[in-house]
Amino acid sequence: MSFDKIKIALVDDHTLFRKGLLSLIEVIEKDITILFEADNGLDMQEKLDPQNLPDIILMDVNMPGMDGYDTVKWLKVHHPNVKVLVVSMIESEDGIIKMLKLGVKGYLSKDVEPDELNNALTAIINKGFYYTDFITGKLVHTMQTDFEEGGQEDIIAKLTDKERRFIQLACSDMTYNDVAAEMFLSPKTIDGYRNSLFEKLNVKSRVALALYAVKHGIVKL
Amino acid sequence: MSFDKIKIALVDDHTLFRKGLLSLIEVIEKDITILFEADNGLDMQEKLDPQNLPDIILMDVNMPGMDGYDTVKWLKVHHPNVKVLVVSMIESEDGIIKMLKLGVKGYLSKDVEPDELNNALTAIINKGFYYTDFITGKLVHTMQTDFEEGGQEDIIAKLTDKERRFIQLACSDMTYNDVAAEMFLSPKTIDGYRNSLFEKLNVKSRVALALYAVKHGIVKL
DNA sequence: GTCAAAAACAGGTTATTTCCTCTTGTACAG
DNA sequence: CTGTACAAGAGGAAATAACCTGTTTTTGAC
Repeated sequence: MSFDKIKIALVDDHTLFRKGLLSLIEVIEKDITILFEADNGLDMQEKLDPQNLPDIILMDVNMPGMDGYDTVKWLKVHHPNVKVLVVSMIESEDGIIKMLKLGVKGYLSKDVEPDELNNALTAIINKGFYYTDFITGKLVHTMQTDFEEGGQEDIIAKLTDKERRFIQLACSDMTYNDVAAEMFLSPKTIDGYRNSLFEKLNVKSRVALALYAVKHGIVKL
Repeated sequence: MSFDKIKIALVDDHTLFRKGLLSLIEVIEKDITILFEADNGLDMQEKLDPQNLPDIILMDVNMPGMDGYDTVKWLKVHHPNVKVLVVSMIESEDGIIKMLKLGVKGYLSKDVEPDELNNALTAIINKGFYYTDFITGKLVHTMQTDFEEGGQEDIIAKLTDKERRFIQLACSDMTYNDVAAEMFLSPKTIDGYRNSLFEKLNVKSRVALALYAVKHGIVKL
């Protein structure tokens, strides 16, 4: 398995980042070959040689043309043995879970230390995967909310009427001050609602809250 | 028609606002009777006397329990001759259109002058409806985007790849600075993208943009 | 009644968003 | 070669959103 050099490909639209990664990899590991680089999923498809497939593909999530999700899906169908290590700046719960469900072998933030990249590559070759504590935490959290408590639906069912109302109003052009007035509550209380809902629903912004609400049918479009 | 007094009911969860409206109506028009007030749609259902239905119901949109949309739907089924005049602080395109499609006879903002309320009531009794230029504008705009140009789908089809990408990224926890970095553009350019998209898609906030994007399939949940 | 938990709310700080007006560069029709 | 048009970007201001740490009030269990 470690007889030949590890064959790697990079798929990321950030040329600078890609080049940087490239030089990093060349420095930290002698027995790695970079097969090719690609701007996005489509570009990757063209450059992928079925006779000489990479062992690991380092892949971004957000890319123009064909993004990481679709690219991984395509790979699962056409080249299921190619392992994917995601390197992304997206760290939203849903985004990570989505990728993990698609079977990626690791998930790194773009700001990790080079050493961690090295560890990740080594681990994936040796163990087949590399999940940081951070990722494991996300996984555990998802498992808990999915099964232990009966899933997201249950969290939603546990929301109070006022929380539900707050979410409805937050999914509009209203400011939180407007929402507070509409609900006869102090803006500071609304502040509390937002913070506790952000935590409960595991989102980090009003936008994410709104999308979550739509996704789970709390608000109808 | 103007033989009897005009019978009116108020449905709004804001007691203060309701009472204020009440006194306004009593002052401005002598031949109006207030049949009842209600906190929300459910409350209204209880207080509605089929033997003595109101001619016009002044209704809020956002209410706990049963909101304006559902209440109007219920009225259309059970008492189709009762006219609804919406008095709301919501002024989003979609919200207004939704109500108009349900057949409400007028749509007033909560901050209009008492005179306009008077005009609206008079118009609804005499002409059957009262649509301000603002509302008419919204209607025209919807008609245009729905039919003249082949609907919203067309506006969406006209979006550039970059605009589409921007929307994708905006539907996340990223800040606009992050988005700018991800797209290799100046934050100020992102500023421009946002502003032009807000206008094109007729939304007024990032939240609304995100919901619009989901609704029209620009981003998948 | 009392204690603990949850809800409502204050004050203050920083980051982000949104809006305006005004350049610059580039492409493209005339 | 010019004018028009549009994308990219600058500068600044004001409104909102987000976060953190406490205090008071309500509520419900014991």
